[in-house]
Amino acid sequence: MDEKYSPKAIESKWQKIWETTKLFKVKEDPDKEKYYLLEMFPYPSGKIHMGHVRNYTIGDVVARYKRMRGFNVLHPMGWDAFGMPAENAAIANNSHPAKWTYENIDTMRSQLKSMGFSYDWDRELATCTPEYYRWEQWLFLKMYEKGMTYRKESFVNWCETCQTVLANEQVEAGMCWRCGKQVRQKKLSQWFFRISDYAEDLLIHCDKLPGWPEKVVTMQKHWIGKSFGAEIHFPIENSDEKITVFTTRQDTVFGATFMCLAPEHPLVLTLSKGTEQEAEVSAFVDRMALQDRSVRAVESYEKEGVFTGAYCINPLTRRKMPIYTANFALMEYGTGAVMSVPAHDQRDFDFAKKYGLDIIIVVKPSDKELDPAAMTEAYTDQGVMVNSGQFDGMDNKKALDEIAAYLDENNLGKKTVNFRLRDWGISRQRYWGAPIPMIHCKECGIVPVPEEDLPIVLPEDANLLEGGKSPLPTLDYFTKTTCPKCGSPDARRETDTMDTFVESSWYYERYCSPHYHDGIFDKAAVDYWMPVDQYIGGVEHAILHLLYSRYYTRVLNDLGLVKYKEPFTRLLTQGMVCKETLSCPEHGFLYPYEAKGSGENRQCTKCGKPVVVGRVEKMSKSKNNVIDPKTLLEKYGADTTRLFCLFAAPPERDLEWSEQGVEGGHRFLNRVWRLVSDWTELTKDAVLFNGNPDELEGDIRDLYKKIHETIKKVTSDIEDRFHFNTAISAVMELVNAMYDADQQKNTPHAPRVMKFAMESVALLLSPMVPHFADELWNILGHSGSVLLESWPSYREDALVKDELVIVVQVNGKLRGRFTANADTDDDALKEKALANEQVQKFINGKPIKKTIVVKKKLVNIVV
RNA sequence: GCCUGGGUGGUGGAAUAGGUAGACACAAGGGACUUAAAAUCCCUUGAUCCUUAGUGGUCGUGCGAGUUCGAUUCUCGCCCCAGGCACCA
Repeated sequence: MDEKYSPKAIESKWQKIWETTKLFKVKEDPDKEKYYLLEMFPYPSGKIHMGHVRNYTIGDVVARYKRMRGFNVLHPMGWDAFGMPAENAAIANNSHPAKWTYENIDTMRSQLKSMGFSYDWDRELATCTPEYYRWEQWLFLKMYEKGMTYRKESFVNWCETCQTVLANEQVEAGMCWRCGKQVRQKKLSQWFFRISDYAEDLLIHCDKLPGWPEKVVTMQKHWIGKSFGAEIHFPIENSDEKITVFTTRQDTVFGATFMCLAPEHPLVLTLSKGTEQEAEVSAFVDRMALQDRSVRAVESYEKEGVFTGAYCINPLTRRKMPIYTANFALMEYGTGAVMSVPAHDQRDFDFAKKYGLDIIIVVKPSDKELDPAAMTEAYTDQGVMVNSGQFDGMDNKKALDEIAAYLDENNLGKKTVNFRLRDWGISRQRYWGAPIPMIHCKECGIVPVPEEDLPIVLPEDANLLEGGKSPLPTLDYFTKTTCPKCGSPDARRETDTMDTFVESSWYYERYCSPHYHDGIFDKAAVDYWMPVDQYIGGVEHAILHLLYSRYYTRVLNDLGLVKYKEPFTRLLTQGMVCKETLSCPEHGFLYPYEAKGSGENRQCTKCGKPVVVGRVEKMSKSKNNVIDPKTLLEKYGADTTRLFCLFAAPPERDLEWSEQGVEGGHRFLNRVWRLVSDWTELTKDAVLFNGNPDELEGDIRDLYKKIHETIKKVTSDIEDRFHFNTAISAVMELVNAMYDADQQKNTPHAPRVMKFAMESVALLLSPMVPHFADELWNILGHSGSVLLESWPSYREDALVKDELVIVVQVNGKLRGRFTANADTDDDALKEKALANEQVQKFINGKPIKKTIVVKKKLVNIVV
């Protein structure tokens, strides 16, 4: 055995062996229990970052552990390969998104391989390949047949200069991120998935996801946003039309004194037409259309609006209510119209005060009167109904039901529920995505592409246009087609591509049979592997990706393609990888090498000013606080990098980067290496001891017991809690104990027990540091990978403590301790406790009121 | 504002069922080895008090109360930090 631990040689050696022996390849095996472990697949952005390293290390530990526990483990990896960054990079480098993407995939694949992750690489997939997205298109057609997808007009961020649609994050303070010009809201016809049909089902099942973090479940519930209320119809004066509002406060309908419509509401322009308000209203609507959504969401956003010139009638009071259009009314929620009750809603109150509108109290607290003129804020608490006709005197909570019933009986409205969740707009006016398989025919309208014509291949020879505009609409050979229904040559292909969240909503099913040609997936394979037993990824996907995936699974279920409704049985959201930021008042964020000196007195290398040590924040290129895993791999190797990620914090918490911490991890591996190196000669011919502890004595007996305790501890830490940090610290304790056993080298059983200890360490560490463990395993006289071994088990008889330390308390305060045999009875313990000198001092002759004995732990004497 | 986490030594963290607070590691200090350094190994390390230096006293898990023989752990009220949602009618 080499004196020195050299990770580079060991890691490349084992990675080669794993690859050539196809160690990680799996197939369905009905005789074995399956375990599907999935980590969120990466976007191929260039190279892997610490977030990936952490995510995939956690997953790999579980995958390897489960495999050693005898499960048939599916552990795949692939690429979420469509998306905008590829287009941006292509424009920046005058290249092509496909070239950029595939090059990145090659780089990142080799980086992941150098981390030693146990992926079945034969299942690798990239969502940008026609083999993948053809099934996405196929599914789109199935959904279209069932009416699960539809087309409607909706607003997008549009940059006139660049002639392109912008994602929300590409809009900076209302301006285009690339050209800096004003972004406006443009109405476009787009494709939608009817996710809102599943709102109720998605919500109900939120409570049937016990393996999910509560945080994620509540975020989803909140996003779905079910609220109970009523729809109420308000007839428009001098018209047959009516405005329908959604409200959760139908108890306050008697206090509704005006109406607010969202600026985008179709009635706004119709109602003001021909009135003297027309010019003002249309100016306001135009101004709102130009306003960026993020500006509108700011807390201090001033409520404003314009009178439309029209009135509607309160159906219960017959009161004439002016109709306004107001910036705080949202077209996307409810019906886009709000019945305004200034007395009992803060926004309506602010608005009424600003424009001098009437305030009528309809709910009052039981103990005092309210005066509309004197109020400084709306009264939103519960109370007693007033000014509400036959409902006066009623508790307002009761009135909620009563008024809803009344509205229903008189056809003035009805009780209803409303969801915040809106249908999923999947159209992207982008190039680098899966084409939507539809055809627009002048004669027949929208016609689906016939199944046998799939895939509609994204032309990869297209070049991106100035400003990121999609070239698809300009490519005649792509767009020109004949109508499959009427045969007209005057048909045009849909040029929108699908949202990339669609690809990530079913990739885990495709992994089950990634090369299957006869369908979206091999049903038998999916039936065997799915659902995913453990999913691991960043909390940033807590809402959209996970909700879309849950929705898509329901679609597959309704289409009879899968048997389950929920794709992920257990979910772990790992914390972020963070590091302190360094900045200079003049030069902004600094790289660590731009700060000279140490500790408190660092200076900027550019200007000499003192460096400000900022908060510990998520690693981000813009903050110059990233660590490239590549440098870690070169300096310490994959095993140390993995070990640090696991040891520094439990997985769900944020991990703070620490160079010293990495070194500590490296030191530990060296320490184990030296220990094994010291003992190999002595233990070479020894017969491993794994018997009853009673055959041993003294320190060796203690060490032997410690091994079994460690096996138990590590097993439960991984199995029950995923707390790898404490699992590692348990092994560290064992290694420390093994060093202490050095003096025992010459005792008869020492080499035999030590051999057992070393093998246990190799087995227990193997999920975390697999190359290191495999090398040790072979040094210890075995062959092949530890992954093929069974996870070690512990002997119950080795866990029995010979002697227990019993703590003695007086009035709950620790006063002494003594050792006792495990089978000492309560009375004897009591006696021994009282005999303690220190204890006697604190009892000090006072009468003993009570004595509490907790078996095997403590005696508490109450005086 | 609402929701979800979290607050423990100089630092990351541990304490899994209310029962020895601070495991394990980092950092720091001291020592050994060495011509020297690195590496390694050993010791000390929450604060504080003491004519008894101990198997010692007191305080100590964000703050204040409560339940209990006993609370980092449970209950109530508050403060602070992080993340998410947010004009949702």
